[in-house]
Parts: sequence; C-alpha cells; structure tokens
Amino acid sequence: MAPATLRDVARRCGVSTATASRALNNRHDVSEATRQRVQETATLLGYVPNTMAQGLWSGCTKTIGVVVTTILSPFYAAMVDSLETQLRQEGYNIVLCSSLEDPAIELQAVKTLLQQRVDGIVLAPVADQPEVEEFLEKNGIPYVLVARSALHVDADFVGSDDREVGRVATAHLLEKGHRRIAFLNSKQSSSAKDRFAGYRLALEEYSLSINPDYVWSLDPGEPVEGALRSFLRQDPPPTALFCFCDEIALPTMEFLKEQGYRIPDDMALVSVDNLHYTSQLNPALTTVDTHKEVIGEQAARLLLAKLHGPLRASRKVNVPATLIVRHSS
Amino acid sequence: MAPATLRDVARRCGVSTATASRALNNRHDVSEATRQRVQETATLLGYVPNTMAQGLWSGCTKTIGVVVTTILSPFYAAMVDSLETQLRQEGYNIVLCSSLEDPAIELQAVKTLLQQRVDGIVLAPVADQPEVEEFLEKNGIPYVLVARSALHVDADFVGSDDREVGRVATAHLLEKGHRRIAFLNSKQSSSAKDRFAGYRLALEEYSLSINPDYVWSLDPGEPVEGALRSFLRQDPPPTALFCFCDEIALPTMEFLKEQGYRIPDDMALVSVDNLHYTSQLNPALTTVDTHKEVIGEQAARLLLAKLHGPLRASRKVNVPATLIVRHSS
DNA sequence: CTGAAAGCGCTTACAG
DNA sequence: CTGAAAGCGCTTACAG
Repeated sequence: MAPATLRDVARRCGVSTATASRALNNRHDVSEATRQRVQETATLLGYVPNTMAQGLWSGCTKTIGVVVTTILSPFYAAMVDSLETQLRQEGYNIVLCSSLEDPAIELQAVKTLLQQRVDGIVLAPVADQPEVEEFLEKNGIPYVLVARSALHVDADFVGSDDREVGRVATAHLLEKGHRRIAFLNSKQSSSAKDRFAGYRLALEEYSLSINPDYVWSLDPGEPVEGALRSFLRQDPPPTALFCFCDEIALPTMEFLKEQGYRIPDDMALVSVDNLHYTSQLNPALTTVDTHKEVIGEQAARLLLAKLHGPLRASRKVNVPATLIVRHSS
Repeated sequence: MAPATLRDVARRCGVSTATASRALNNRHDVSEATRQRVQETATLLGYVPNTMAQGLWSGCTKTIGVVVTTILSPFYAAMVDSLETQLRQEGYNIVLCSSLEDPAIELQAVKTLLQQRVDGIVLAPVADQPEVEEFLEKNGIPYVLVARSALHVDADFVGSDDREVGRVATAHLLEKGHRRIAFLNSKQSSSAKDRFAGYRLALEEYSLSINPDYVWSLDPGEPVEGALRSFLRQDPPPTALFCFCDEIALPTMEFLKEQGYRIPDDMALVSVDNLHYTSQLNPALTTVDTHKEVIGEQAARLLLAKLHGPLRASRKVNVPATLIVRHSS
C-alpha cells in the first residue's frame, strides 16, 4: 500500500489540497474545525508529507551530505557523531557516504549528494581531486573540508595542523633519546603529507636527516606486517616508531608483541588520535589527541554560518592537538 | 548560483527538455549529434539531475534509511559499514540517523525517513515502541530490525540470539569456577532483557539463583563507577563480572585497575562484541563475538529481497555468536 | 475561510 | 528523431 498523499487526506475530508496543506502547516487562515478534522485524518492515515515534493518547491532539503573515508575509523565516527549532534539541533539531517580512500568513489559520492540537492557538504577529501572541487564550485553549494585539506582550492577547512602533529610526535621521541625513528605513514591524503613534513622538521631540529628505509606509506587496507618487517630488517633497526594513527598503532602493537618485542623497551611507539581505548592498551599508548569532537563541532558551526549567509573570505579553523604521554614511549 | 536544471541545458542546446532528458539518459531514440551536444553542455554546466524531481516521478529514491543508537558504538559502526557496502553495490545510498537510545528521537528519525520516502529502513529499536511500528506498518515500507528485536510486531529480524549470548558468557565464568558473578547490564533494549535471561539460565543450570545486588542496569550514558562501587561493597563481593558489551567492559577495566584490582585474579571479566581493540587490552579481554559485519550483511540481503518482492512470511535470521577466551577470565 | 491554478524539475506516453 | 502535454506531491499567491 503506497503511503498516503495530501490528496488522500484532502479527499477524505472533502476539502481541497490547498486547505489540507494549510491545516497541516498550522496556518492561521483555516477554520479551527477544518484544521482539527484534517489533522485527525492525517494521523489516521499515517500521513507524512513527501519531502521531495516539498523540497522541489522550497529548494532546500534540510539535509547535509557528509563524505568521510569510512566510519569504521573511530576518528571519523566520533567526528561525524559530533557533527550530527550539532546539525540536528538546527533541524538538519545527515546523509553519510564513505569514500573508502578511493577518489573515484569519492567523486561518485559528491555527485550523488549534489543530485539529492543537499543544502551543504562536509568532506574529508581522499586526495587532491580537481574534478570534485570543480563540481562543488560549479554547483555553488556551501561546503567545508574536514581533517584533510585540498591543495588546489582555497576552501574552508576545519582540522588539525598536521605538520605540527607530526612534529610534536617525533619531537617527543627525540626528547626521550631516540635517534632512529621510523615513520609508518598513511598514503595520499594531505594529512599524510603534512605529518611527514612535521616528522622531517623535528628530525632537522636535531640535525638529523631522513632515512628512507625508515619510512613506509601504507596503502588503504594494507596490513602493517610488511612495513614492520622491513623496518626490523634494517641494520641498525629503528628504536622508535611513529604511527600515522592509533588504528595503525593497534595492529603494530599486536605484531611487535607477537614477535617478542617489548614496548617501549625494544621499540617505543607514538601515534595520533587518542581513541578512547588507547589508555587501556598494553601498554597504554602515547598519542596526540586531535580532538575529533571539536573538529566535528567546528565544522558544523562553520557550515551553518555559510548556510545562513555566504562568508566573505575562506576560513581555516585549526583545532590544536595535544600530546598525551603514556607508557608506550 | 543555483544548480543548472534540465531546462538550462535544453535551452542552451536549442532543444526541448524532453529531448535533453532522452539524450542524458542515453535513450536510443535521439540522434547521435544531439546526444553529444546535450551531454557536452551538461558537463560544461556541471549539470546533475535533481533526484527529488526524478523520485517524484519514479516513486523510488534508491535510498535506505538506517537508525541505530549511535555510530560512536564500534558495534554499530561496523554493522552500518557492512550494510552500506552491500547496499551500495545495488545502487542504494544510506541515510543514517542516531536515536541516542531515546525513543522520542527514534520516532522522529523514522518519521523523517518516511518523509524522505526512503525505499526501505533498517532499524535497531531502542525499545518496544508501538508508535514506531504503527508508522512503519501504515506506510507499508519494507523494513528489517537489526541487533534488537521488537516484541509487539512480528517483524523481520537479523541479529544474535541474545539469550544464548548471555548464557554462554555466564557459563564460561561458571566453568572457570566462579559462583558469585555480577552482571553489569544495559537498559531498555531487547538485547539487555535477553542477555539477562541467558545469565539467569546459566546460573540455574548450576542451581544458583540471582542475587539482585549483583545486577545493575546502566542507563544510556551512565558511567560505570556507581555500579562497580555497589558491586564491590557487597559482602561477599562478586569474583567475576559479565559486562553487557566491550564498550562497558573498557571503562570497567580502567576503574578496576585504578582501584588496584588485578584482572582476572581479583575480578574476572567477560563481555560481548569482540571489538577490534579487545585483543590488545591489558589484559586481553574474553568476549563473545557477535559478528557484527555478518549481521549488517545479512540485514542488507534480507532488505534487498524485500525490495525486490514482498516476502511470504516474516524471517528471523540468527547470526551465531562465538566465545573468544582470552586473559581477562 | 476556501478553492482553482500555476509551478518546483523531471520523465514518458502520445503525436507528428 | 523531436516537441507539447500531463503528472509525480506539494505550496503559495490570487481570487472569491
């Protein structure tokens, strides 16, 4: 049985759709009696207005599109959750898409969101992809980038200063006396590039240069074993390891322990995100907290501001990160 | 600048919207030349068809609504991710809503999804809420319940047999020799009720009865300290603890360790879900794997079947759970 | 206070 | 091969 339409409700009450519409929207230019009758009939039929028809008329959908790599990542899950909480308060719904670190899927997702005429978009771009940016600009849709920035457009952005994140994590290991520090990085994203720049910067501050054998960029979904075996094969091997994020540090820890390495004695570990479980790991993980909830909240705030009226200049909101020293380093 | 419409494209090419539509949809009844011209113009203008207008005509939106309590829960994040992967393969998009364990928000979410005329709904119900079920039934929309079932409707369901989950977890502790086993449960959901039934059943198999002082149901968001302090105050206190899920076991572990309890010597711990980080906790957690990805996948499969044609009878898909014994018990 | 009419952006029979 | 027309479900000026 197809859902009831406004016409169904109107017909049943013996009024026009115009009157029914007015009654349901609580306009004051309907008689009290009609209003009551229409509303009761609507409830009886389980009538819910068709948002598409409303949206076609009003031009807005009260919906925000969100594209992240995957909500399997607790980082994005937390960010999206905070985003959603903020946006719901203003009556916006969220359509969530995962790009799975694949630029083609990301482009497809953005197109789909545009087709659905979402009122705005929050995007954690996989990579610098001119086509995506072009679509966004051509369609004149308000959007903000989160967590990762793009290089070719001067877009609004909310996230960490990833160069600083990389620098702080590496500097911490240097201060602990480590000189052979490997970096198990991620690939493609601006975050990966920036954290690498920070890693380099920290080393330079100690007059150290990068040993390419100590750096590995993981493809999306690539297991950590290959990289770790390669690091451990080096002569001399690294004494400390900087992981791109906690979700990479977790299997790294598992592998190292299986191989009989003690953490931090045989290998110190630092990573990024401060996911909720990191304080209870064995050993508790030293990590840089990127304050994902704040990023989500600020992104929502910025997007809402853009929805209410275009911004003069593009804004970059930098959410400062915090080093949390625990027992893995 | 508003997004380009079909009329914009058509006008620019000097054809009717009918022809433009045919060209863009690759109908064979357009001349090759026109098709080319229209498609080029569309690309030039960054034209993307308005899904709402299409949906108004076709009556379907290629969108599935998903309502879970929160994707902050890695359990739901994993389930939703697997759901999304399956559904995307069939060309469906997902609209995600969080109910935050609040029946009122859940009802609102379902209404919103209905308004958006999603083609189907996947719902992890907070509680048994006749209004929600009524809306679903009245609108005749295909839906499946996941992880939690409802009592008043005979709806399609995919999830664990939670009574069995509760029984297995408790039985494991009993086999380990524990006789004073506390249960730190969640509240409201069918899962909570069923796991409690399983807990009771396991105790009965050992001719033990339930000690009410050993049972606590956590409100959504309630910290674990109160419950734990209450358990530890008992005389005699429990020697083992069954937690509703890993996300409850995590802070429990933290608290117990802070209080100087050794796990499992002073207090054994078992929980449910086998979240990815549990193997690396200190100590590694004994937990019942509910196979969340399988639940998501099966739910997608069942919903797709319903979309393609109504089912004869309601189906209950029981995804068997697996006890994973590690070092916390 | 109420209704007939037009239109939001699309698609598809129906003519030509 | 192409266009004029009708309609998907709603809302809002415009008359009455």
